[in-house]
Amino acid sequence: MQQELVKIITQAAKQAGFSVRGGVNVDYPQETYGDYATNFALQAAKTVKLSPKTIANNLRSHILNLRPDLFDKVEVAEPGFLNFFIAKKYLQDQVKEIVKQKEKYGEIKTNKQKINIEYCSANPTGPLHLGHGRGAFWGDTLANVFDKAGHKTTREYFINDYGKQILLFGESINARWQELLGQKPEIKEEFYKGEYVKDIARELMKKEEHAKLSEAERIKVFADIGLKKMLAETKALLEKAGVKYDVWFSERTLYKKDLVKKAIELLKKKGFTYEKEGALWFSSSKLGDDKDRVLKKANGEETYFASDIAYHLNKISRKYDLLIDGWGADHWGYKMRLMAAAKVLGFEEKLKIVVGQFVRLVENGQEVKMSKRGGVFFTLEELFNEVGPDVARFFFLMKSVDTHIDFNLDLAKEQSQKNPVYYIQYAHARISSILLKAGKSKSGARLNLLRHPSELKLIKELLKFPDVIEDTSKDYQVQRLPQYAVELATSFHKFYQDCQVIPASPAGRSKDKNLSQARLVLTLAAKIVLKNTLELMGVSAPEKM
RNA sequence: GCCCCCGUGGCUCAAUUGGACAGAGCGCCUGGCUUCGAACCAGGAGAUUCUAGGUUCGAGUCCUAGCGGGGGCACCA
Repeated sequence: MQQELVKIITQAAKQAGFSVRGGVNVDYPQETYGDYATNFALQAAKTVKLSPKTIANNLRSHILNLRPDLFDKVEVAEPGFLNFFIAKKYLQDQVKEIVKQKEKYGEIKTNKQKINIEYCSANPTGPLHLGHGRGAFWGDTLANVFDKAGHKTTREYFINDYGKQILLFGESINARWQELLGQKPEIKEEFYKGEYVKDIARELMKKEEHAKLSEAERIKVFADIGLKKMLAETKALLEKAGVKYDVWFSERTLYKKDLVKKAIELLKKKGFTYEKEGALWFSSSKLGDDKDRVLKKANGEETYFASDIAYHLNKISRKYDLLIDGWGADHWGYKMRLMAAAKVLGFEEKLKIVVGQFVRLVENGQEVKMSKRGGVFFTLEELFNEVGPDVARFFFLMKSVDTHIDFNLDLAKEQSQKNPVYYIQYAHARISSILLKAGKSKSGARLNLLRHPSELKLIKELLKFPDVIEDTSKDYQVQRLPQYAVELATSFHKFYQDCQVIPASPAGRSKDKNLSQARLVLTLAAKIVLKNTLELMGVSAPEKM
């Protein structure tokens, strides 16, 4: 609806001779002002030498000329807003349209893009924690929105299965394994120390052949086994939470195909590298980064940064129009250097990096430091065990990735029963129950009987859904979805309270029957949109609860 | 020290990207089931949007300075 209004206003502005710079803005004002509003006249007044009200009045007559059918009225308000009241007839007709489109409702016509979105991508050396959950839910939901917006989306997970930390992981397991054999190995400061490391070691005790290997070989074998196990657990957990992936991309393949070397060569050719103290450096400071970065260490190994450049070049070679990276808070400082590389290699415009903020775990008013190596942390799996995936997903999705979250576990447990997700699911279950009771509805309902304020409010809410998709696919602010879901549920609950859907007495008059039929169609439309919204968020839509 | 992010009722978060009276949930107070699901609805109390300046028709949002919290400043990933 917003988009349609934008088009109409744009056209009217052209007819009236106003230039449309920076686009037309349509928003939802307070109810008393109207259903939609535009500040176009206020904006235009900056360049045109006319008062905002004059512009608004002029625009208004052109709009009414273009679409007399669409509005009950269009008002000019101080200091120059233009407020739109949508015609009842139009609203009533839209209900039929929603029911017709069913699960396809909300799909919008956009310039179809091929999008790659990478999210979560936790190191495979430990279990997922809350921050990973936040990233995973955000990415998965955003990918759902992209699909709905008509884009071709690839969901990707980058597996850091190469480099020093893998060996460190193997050493950590090996040390625990030796402990179990009664030896007293050195537990180094930098080792991974969580219980899960001991669990892996314990499992390895079952096979005796490991004792025959040399220590170096054993560490490699253990690292591989540990890695596979952690990865399998990660996959299982994400699947349980409904987080989907199309591609699991292994860092090792970049080395196998020599892509890291090639990436470095490319940077050399562009003239943005130099050698210093035996290492190869990238002049990222010339491109906005704080300092230059090492691509190849003095010992001949490539850095993670180098392989990450190779990874992004690989994505570009797969012909995406847009690459989105969803990163954890600890990657803030890393953003500039990758953008610097993107500038040199010509994909700056295509790369969007979104860095989420920290999730702090708070217990008894004290922060609990989460660290894989320290071994103290609360895992995503534990959260699922406490509150279930639906509540967990909703809880994180509600919040903008820009805000720090103080996660209080006791409060989360206590409040999970009061979580707004149940409010929405309850609306869906209520609807399901009504539709079940009403039985099969007949076609040809007289939707022009829908006139009650609560009915019209509900319809208007339903019409916002495509706007939610449109906006979110552009600005990635997924918290809009849970917010919308709550508003929609509220509108339905209110409608339910005010408007009896199924007549109280079975022998009602035909007038009541017609109204009931119309309300049933509206109820069905509400169910469709509510379910659509829940599906985008990856939250279940129960028929009963 | 330098760079980045955040600061909104008691608590957890929104605010359509510069719009109209700052909105929800939780908690607190009051009312509503002999009719379709009360996990609901209606009403109430509770805000100097960290502080001080500035920009303009208009600021929670932009600029400057300060205060508070977090993160980053590796030849780790």
